[in-house]
Amino acid sequence: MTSSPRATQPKYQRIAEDLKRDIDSGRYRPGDRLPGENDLMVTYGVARMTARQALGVLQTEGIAEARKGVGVFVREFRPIRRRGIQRLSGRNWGSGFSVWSTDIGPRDLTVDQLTVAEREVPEEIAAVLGLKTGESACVRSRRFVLDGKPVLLSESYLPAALVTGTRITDPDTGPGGTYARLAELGHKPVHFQEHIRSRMPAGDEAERLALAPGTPVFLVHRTAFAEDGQVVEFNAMVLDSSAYILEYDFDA
Amino acid sequence: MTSSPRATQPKYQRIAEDLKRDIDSGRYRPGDRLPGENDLMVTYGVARMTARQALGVLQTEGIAEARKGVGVFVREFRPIRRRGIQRLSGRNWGSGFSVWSTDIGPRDLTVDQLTVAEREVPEEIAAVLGLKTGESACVRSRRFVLDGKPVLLSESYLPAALVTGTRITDPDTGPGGTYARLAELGHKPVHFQEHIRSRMPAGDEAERLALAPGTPVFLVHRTAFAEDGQVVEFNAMVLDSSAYILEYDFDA
DNA sequence: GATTTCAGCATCTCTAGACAAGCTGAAATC
DNA sequence: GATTTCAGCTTGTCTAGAGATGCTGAAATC
Repeated sequence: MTSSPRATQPKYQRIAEDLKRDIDSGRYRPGDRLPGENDLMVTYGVARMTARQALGVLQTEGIAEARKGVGVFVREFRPIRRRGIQRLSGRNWGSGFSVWSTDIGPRDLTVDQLTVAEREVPEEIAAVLGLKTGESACVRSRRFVLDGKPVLLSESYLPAALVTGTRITDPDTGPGGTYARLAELGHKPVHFQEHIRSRMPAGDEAERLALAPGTPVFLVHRTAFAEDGQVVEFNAMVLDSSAYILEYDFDA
Repeated sequence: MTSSPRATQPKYQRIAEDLKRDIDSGRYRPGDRLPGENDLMVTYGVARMTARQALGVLQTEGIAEARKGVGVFVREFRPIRRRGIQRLSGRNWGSGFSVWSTDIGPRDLTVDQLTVAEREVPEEIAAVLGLKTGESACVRSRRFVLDGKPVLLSESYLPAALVTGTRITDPDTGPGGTYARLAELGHKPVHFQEHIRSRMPAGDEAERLALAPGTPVFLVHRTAFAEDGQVVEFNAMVLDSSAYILEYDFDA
């Protein structure tokens, strides 16, 4: 009873992997025709539906495309395959997430609230928030853990005047998350966001993400404005590049 | 022989649409259990594989998720369904694209080079590019057309000193596009990018995108830096919100 | 009461067929 | 030579089964 990783791998999966390997290796190049259903039936000795299922995997992942009556072809411009997240949909920052990837199916994302405190913030961040000297902001630090691996550290700054007495910084903010809470208070934020390719700086954050300093990461700086132009949040994030989050939605 | 839009719609598609409608209408809410294979077999009088195929559609689109041995459930946090592009992969900006969406399969994206000229640019853009007064930039205007509908206008500014005598601004820039050409010249750009939700301003651009002024659009401002900090490109884009491009890859 | 066992139900994989529908290129026709 | 027809290929849809595998909760056991 060895716990071999693929004790009984489904046939269709093995066939799909063979095809993918042949594509990666250059045996089949973009535009080339792949073995069709009939070919796979003969080569692997499987039924039509099993061969179809294998080819379906490649189509779902955007690697191949079938032309009815003609054959199955390697896509000319196919997505760069990532080990990371393909799609993340969360209207509910703070109370749990679900992550989905074409490559490997659903995944678990949890959010740990590390700290939350009200304090004076560095000058440059105060400037972004439009705070005068002496005014303080609510700083919330959170860590996002994907399938057991920490992938994102987030530090969120909200003007204290905006959040005192509200539940905005509760660990579980409820449906809609921070932005929904802000909306309840009359602020419907629009955000500006910068994605910056960088390398992991040494220090605390590297440890909490379990990343060696120098590892490629993304820095994401998000500034959220209310309709009247007031800055209601500044958020600095460090994100493991290999788990780059491609889509997030803050809309309610 | 009426050309009814769904003369003979496949059964699995009809079932999938029924389920989606019931989810949209709130009959099944996030976390709820959907009718399983056996239920659909009875309700619709179809074979197991057909029922599976219907449920597979919802899973591929990230709307539902199956738990083996338990059932099929509406995902707690499911992607906001868009009419537009789910994924765009192009390592080949300028020489043709192919676009793929989970919702509706492959789509055609073409890129028209509208104009390209060397000229002095507005002061604020010259500032971004680090140009002194009198220096000029190469301005390339392109339009991206998705399935016949214009969805994106792009205006790209490159320091003239960088591009004169190169093929960077050829309509067909070849494999890898602009960024690959820049890399050949010793610049490996890193880009900052802002996504700004806005509304279509009146004028030329509204016409070329065939969008009524006031329509929700995204403004994307991208600034590309070489490793030495030099700005090698500034790109201003106006993007039809309904065709929001979620992923683009400039990496080689 | 706490633990273990297990029947029942669900999805997952797979088979061996069948017919429909779209495409291609060669043969037949004009 | 130009056009049309059509056989033969392809993928698309669908059936009616089967066993494997994973989960759950209730019953049996400790």
